[in-house]
Amino acid sequence: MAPERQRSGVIPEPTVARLPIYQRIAAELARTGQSTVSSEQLAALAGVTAAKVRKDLAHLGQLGTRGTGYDAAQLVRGISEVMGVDQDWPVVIVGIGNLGRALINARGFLARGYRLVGLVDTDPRILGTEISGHTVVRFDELPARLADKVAIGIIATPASAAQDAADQLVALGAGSLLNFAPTVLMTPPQIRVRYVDLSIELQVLSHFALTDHPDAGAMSSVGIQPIGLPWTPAAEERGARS
Amino acid sequence: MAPERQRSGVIPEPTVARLPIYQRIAAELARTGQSTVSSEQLAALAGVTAAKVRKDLAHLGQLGTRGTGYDAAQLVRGISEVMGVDQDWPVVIVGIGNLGRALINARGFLARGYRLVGLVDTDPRILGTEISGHTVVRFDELPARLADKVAIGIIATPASAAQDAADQLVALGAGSLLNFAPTVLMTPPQIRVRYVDLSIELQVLSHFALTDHPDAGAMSSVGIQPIGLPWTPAAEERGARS
DNA sequence: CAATGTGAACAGTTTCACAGCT
DNA sequence: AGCTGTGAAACTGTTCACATTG
Repeated sequence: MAPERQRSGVIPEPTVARLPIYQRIAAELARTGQSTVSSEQLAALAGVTAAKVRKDLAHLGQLGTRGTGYDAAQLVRGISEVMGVDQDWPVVIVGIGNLGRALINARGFLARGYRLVGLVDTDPRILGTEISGHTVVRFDELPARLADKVAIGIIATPASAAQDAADQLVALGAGSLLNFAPTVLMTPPQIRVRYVDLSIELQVLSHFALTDHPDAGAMSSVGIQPIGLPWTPAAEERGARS
Repeated sequence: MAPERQRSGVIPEPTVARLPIYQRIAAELARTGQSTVSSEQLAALAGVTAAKVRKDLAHLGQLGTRGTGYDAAQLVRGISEVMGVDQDWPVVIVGIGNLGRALINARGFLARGYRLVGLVDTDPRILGTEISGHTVVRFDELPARLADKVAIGIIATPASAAQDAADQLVALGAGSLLNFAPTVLMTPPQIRVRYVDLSIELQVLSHFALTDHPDAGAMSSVGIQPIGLPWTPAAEERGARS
């Protein structure tokens, strides 16, 4: 029945978070002319173990060839497919401060399937401003400008405005929220919420620095943990690029 | 011997990532005059289960009182202590684009123990600019301006510059790195690296939206998962604050 | 014979249920 | 009676080792 791909059961969250990393690496290798990758090489470049790479990729179906490795281009396609990057995801960003702008401008963030359809703020100084082809409006002006339902809402407001933003986004049909504000959101259970709390990241780092915890080099969301990798002992020439 | 606190073994990473959330809630409750909190209430506000709250807090030692709950103020102090927020953590930010500025300005990010000591970039247009009391300089000018070793380096550069930034930060003594660039860093094994990859967050959301995965409402780094909480069915009055 | 795919052992977290204080 | 602290059970994810395949 099914065309082939997508093995069967659900893919564990840590695996889902690692797949985009493998994809990025595979894409880069393909770009530089390497057509096949081994789990070993992928592991070294992603900072994980080879066994983990194989278990992770096995969730995509029989993607590799024994004795040879994985086809880089096919890997990229396969991962795009399970991540849903091929679909169309209308995105609204609420809160056009520095963080909101960073998200709008970051290369690779609003790429491929993630289509910006609205920018919301309340600061009179930036209302009406045009950014990246979109005019910043208040929430009540947004519906008139939207052709489709919102799929993903990004909350880049101060904590005090986050819950309201979430309510409005849900009302606009957003089924998924990405919240950068340091607050826990109250949402109906069917809404997927993902939190990125920058101050927590710092605190986790300082905690592990304090306790000198050996496995502290863990990933935030991605679950990666670059273990003692080939490290060039501090580049010779010191011309800081930023 | 030991004054009391800090039970014994290491605190599991998921717990460490949740502690700041409990702290925020406890601080807010204390501020509004509530002196004690139950694990139940904390759980409801943090979007986790009460059992998890108790297990988590048990790592801080005997902090609660049976039959009563936890003392809010004491909770705040206890968590500050294990997170290392009381210590002094000199921070350098590399990459003063929108993201870097967002981090500099975000309330609650560079608070308490996290002390900004340097801003690095290479763009001639912003070199020499004064932001938040710090002049943006190139890496080679930084050592002359630093009184202390760097503890935490924040990488907010494009991916192409991230590895170089990491090398330089390590050379300046940074033992912990927070990397926002979409790259895996090669660092000596004793360096703690934490990754926040914004594009991965979006992809994880779309994947779970696609597969309609029931427990998709997971936290990025924090491991929180707000489960069907008391949800006010979309605020009545629609005045979007951003 | 190199490298994947995977069952089985292992490790780490969460949940449960209740003993133990206050 | 109420609520914490915690062993034990359940669950989830990782590592290991190797059978399997091209």
